[in-house]
Amino acid sequence: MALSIGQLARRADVNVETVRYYERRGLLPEPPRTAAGYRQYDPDTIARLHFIKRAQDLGFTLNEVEELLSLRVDPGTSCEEVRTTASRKRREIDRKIRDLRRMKSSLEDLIAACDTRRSTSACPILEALDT
Amino acid sequence: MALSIGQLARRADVNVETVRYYERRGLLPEPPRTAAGYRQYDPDTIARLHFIKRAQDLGFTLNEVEELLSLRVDPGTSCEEVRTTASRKRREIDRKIRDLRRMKSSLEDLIAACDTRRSTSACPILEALDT
DNA sequence: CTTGACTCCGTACCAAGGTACGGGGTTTAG
DNA sequence: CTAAACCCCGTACCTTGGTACGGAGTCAAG
Repeated sequence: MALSIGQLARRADVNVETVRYYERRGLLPEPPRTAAGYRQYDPDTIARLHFIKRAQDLGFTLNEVEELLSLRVDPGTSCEEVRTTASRKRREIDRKIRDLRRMKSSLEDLIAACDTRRSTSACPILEALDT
Repeated sequence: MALSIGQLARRADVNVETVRYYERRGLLPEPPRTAAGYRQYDPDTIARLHFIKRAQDLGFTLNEVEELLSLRVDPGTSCEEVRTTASRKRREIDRKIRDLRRMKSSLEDLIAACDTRRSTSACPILEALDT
């Protein structure tokens, strides 16, 4: 069952205008239309929108999201190209994970200090991402 | 040895105007000045700028960065308040880590598929963050 | 067969996060 | 002592990622 743009937007929790904007940006493929010109979306598009929103939350720009979404092994993209981009992104992600883990551990120290009413250094979390 | 705004900016790899902007936003404390009114920065400020840039890269807004930087156990903030904010941030970070791990694993599958010249599903990474 | 909710499209506007400009004073190397 | 390189400040401008507006067509319920 196909979705109208309004139904899609509600179910993906984004604005209708955002859907149109993503289409213009090339993040969403142009969907088929009804005779009257209304967009008809496959329900999979909900997941695509969730992915975009989540990736943004993880610090990727829309250009990067586009790059991630276009990564696949298919005729039309050289394997080398896919490998290169995917590996680069993987390293970037590794670094994000490492830094988030450090921040998390700082926050845990802070929570612990709080529980025992110990005072901590001037700005404990700052050291998390140092160097 | 104190740094001028230009030296600080160069060493933290940001624009001079960005430093002034962060000061206006309250992300950097107002530094002491020379007799002529020139800002004099403690070298620690470099780390603070690195932290800000990195946290942005991890998907935090400047408002969130400000919140993170102000987290500490000291007289002036109630322990309960610090605990609450720190815990909330920790959960948020956990979720980010989880999703990044999924994306990473998708990318690894993709790289492996590429190596063996197998074709993968239409958009393999999309499934990474699915529900 | 009309009224309200939806959709179309183009264009204008908005918020966040900077970045540039420009007229002035300062510092420092030659 | 002067030219290059900094710094001051206020204000204007820019990019990214949306959001809103508004006139026109569509569709479903009553």
